[in-house]
Amino acid sequence: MNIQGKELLKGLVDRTVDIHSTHELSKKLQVSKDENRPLRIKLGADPSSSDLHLGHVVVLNKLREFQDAGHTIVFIIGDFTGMIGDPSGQSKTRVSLSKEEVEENAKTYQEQVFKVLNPKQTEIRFNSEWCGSMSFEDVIRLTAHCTVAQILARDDFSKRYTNHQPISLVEFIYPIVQAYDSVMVQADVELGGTDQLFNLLLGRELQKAYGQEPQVVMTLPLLEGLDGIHKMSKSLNNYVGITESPKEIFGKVMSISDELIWRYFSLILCMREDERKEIEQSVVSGTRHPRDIKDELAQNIVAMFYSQTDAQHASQEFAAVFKNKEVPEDIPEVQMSGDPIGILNLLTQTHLTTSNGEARRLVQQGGVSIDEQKVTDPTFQVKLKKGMIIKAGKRKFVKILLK
RNA sequence: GGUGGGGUACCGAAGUGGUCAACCGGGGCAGACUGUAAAUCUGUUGUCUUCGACUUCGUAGGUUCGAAUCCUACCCCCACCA
Repeated sequence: MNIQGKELLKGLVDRTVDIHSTHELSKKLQVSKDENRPLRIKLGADPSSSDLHLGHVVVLNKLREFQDAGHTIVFIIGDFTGMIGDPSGQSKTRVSLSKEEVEENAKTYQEQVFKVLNPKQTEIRFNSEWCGSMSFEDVIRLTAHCTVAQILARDDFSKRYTNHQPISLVEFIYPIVQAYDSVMVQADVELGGTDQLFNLLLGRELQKAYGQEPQVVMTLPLLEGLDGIHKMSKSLNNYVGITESPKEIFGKVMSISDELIWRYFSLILCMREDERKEIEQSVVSGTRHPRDIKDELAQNIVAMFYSQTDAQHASQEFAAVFKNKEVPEDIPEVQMSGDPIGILNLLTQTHLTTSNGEARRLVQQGGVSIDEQKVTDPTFQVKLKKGMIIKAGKRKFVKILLK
């Protein structure tokens, strides 16, 4: 392999956790070059939710690198499997989605992945295309390729089994279906998070069974969410959605813990390690402030999905509201009649709180102010004025308009 | 088919006749502090017309002055052995 090829391989391998195997990847790249045929890089997505978040971006970034090297991404939307509902992920059975919901999610998915991927080098496929028409006999033949022992080899399965925890049969079959997708699209490489390792490897087995050259499997780290502990996911509500507003994205990124900053630099912004180490060093030595680094990180992330201008704007707004404690620019306006109203009812009617009980607590704890004047008496009667600004907590505001 | 375990507030988990609107942990919210919506500390976390009232502990009934706690029926979940 020439120098250029080695450089490419090195770049592609960067940030990955597992590769099966680097040797095979190198070979495939070479063949691809020799035959002038782009590799088919597969990524599967379960359309159980409609929002992609930064956790997905980690993998999308890597796919983009493959595209930049001239290869084709096969993005599989698991619309068929999504309807069944993958109950994996420990404890809870996921709710199955209706056909309409899946279609709706699938649609927004496509728009979102193209915020990172190049549409021209992307092939979008739905697995209902081949799964939907399978007969029961086909399914039985497919499952015959796998043994229970193979499936039980998966770490979380064996753990749950020995702990007498339930494992649904669907969970057994799910990876098989995913693996079958690889066969159907003749994937050369498949990417996924580290939690997907088993499923991806099963794709190799199945491809061999169907007489195909096995795909190369690459896993990428799971990005920790805003809590800094669990992987980013919508169900844990620790995610940053890529369709969220610049303000929202910026704020959420600013709330990650200091230790986590570096993971984001590396996995989301794909910053080179030496460059990152340099910044890290500047923080350790005290020449740069963690807050400013985080501001830079947040701006860069916003700019990935919006523009540089939006990013700067979000940063300024954030500083104004949280550093200088100013009122944000655009706040919700609520129409009210001019009658005097108790503070508790006012908070609830303007949806700043969901119940008077909650409003009462908020007032008693000193979290409420009207035009910068703190209100601590729950029986306080408010004479409404046009343009009055009610603040509940640190970041909930409402402007009053009179009818 | 049999045996055993279990269903409690957003989640996890105590409570086995009155002092239970229900210990505790997580999460959420707020306050203080700060460098931020980090970290830390403190408070708070069913509803309402809040020194009081009302609804809540799988569902429906019953016993009792009084039940999340006892009884009856039913529904649901799980593991194990067949």
